[in-house]
Amino acid sequence: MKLTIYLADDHAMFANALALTIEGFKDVSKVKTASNGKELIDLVEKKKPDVVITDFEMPVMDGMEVIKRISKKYPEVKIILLTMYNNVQLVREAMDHGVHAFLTKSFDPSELETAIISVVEKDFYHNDLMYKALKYSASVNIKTSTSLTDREKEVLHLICDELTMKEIGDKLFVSDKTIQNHRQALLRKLGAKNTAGLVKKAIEEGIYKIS
Amino acid sequence: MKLTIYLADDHAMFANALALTIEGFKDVSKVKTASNGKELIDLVEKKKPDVVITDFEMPVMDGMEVIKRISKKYPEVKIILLTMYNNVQLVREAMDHGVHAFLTKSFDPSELETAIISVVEKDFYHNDLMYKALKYSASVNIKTSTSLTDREKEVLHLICDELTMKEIGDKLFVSDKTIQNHRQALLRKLGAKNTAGLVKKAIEEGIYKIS
DNA sequence: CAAAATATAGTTGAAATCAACTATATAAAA
DNA sequence: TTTTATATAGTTGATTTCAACTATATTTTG
Repeated sequence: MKLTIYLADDHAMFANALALTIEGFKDVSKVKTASNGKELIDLVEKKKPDVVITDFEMPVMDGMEVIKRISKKYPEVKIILLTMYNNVQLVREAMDHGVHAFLTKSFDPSELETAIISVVEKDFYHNDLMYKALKYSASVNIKTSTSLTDREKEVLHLICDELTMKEIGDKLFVSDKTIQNHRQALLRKLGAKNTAGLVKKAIEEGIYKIS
Repeated sequence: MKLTIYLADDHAMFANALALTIEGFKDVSKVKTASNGKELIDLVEKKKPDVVITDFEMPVMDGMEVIKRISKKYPEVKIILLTMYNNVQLVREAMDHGVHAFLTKSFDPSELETAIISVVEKDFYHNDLMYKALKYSASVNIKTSTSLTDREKEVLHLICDELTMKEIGDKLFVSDKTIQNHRQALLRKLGAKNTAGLVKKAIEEGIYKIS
């Protein structure tokens, strides 16, 4: 059983290097790379692969959107999500949308091979992170997970850009009181204590990118 | 002329994948990998390579420290620094400490090959980023670049952990007024406007790591 | 349609940050 | 040994954030 695998990562070097690693796995026959979610979807539309491996933090279309679309349209295609950070809420949301495996970028190559074989044979690959996410879902209300509105994301972005509530209000042509409310909602939804927490979450969730 | 190359990156997958890519370059004969700066130094102590490629953000010993030590003890070894973010100040500091090339992780494989050949043949590889850093150095006082004290880094870390000045003071057994002063110094030295700016810079400079 | 979610705007008061200073003891560097 | 850098502590006042509310128009969803 030789597998076809497509992968997406905006860091060309990483995508390319990862492809080389995967090509070395004995059960793999073909690997194609894309630099964002949109390109990956385009590849899948042309010809279905056995497995797709996608980064979470990407421009144009992020990993979560990729999971949603592929699991809906091509439920037989296995999906492995890669991220920089091991964010439990994110894992939980990805699982709800049908991801088959979840790895942080600090994993080693053998774990990736194990994960690929596991998702193909058993339909899933459970590591510590996914186990934590399952436990988490039992204790915390799922509704509190990251479901920021477009406006909230916009405000969060401007907070990360070091603007004050007043400045953001001026920029968006609304009262600073309104922005205060959005900020409160962000603190609550993201489980942050202050601006430091908001910035960290924004980066973790891929809403804000540094430099 | 066949080259020996050592590389260091704390993400096992990336290090491994990068090694595979470099092994494919025609002028390269040998590649060894390390998972942090300390391991890389150990490798170099045993046998000098032609080129070392090191990530900036690493535990145990970061890229800047690697550059300082290698360029001092083994000036004939060429050094290529990789980072996630294109921070001009950082490039400038790395150049002052003797780095030969500087690439962000969004580069493509062919640029890496070009950079390797260039540092070996011409002792340097100049891309847009290094050019910007040179221009930057002409306009801005070098002294204002990142030279945080240990105490300031400690405070910055705790700010990123969402603690208030009062809480940090209690933790470090000093007055919150003292922490206020450290914070002011941080804002000034890092060119940040507020907490959001401090957190971003802390992540960029590798002082703070998310999750 | 009725209910829920979203975006808007406000009040009030406490807590925290921002900015610009002075000042002192100690440690490190010239 | 001066000088400089660092860590410490303080004052003062303005600005901003934090937290918990009420309220309302609009949009989305069941």
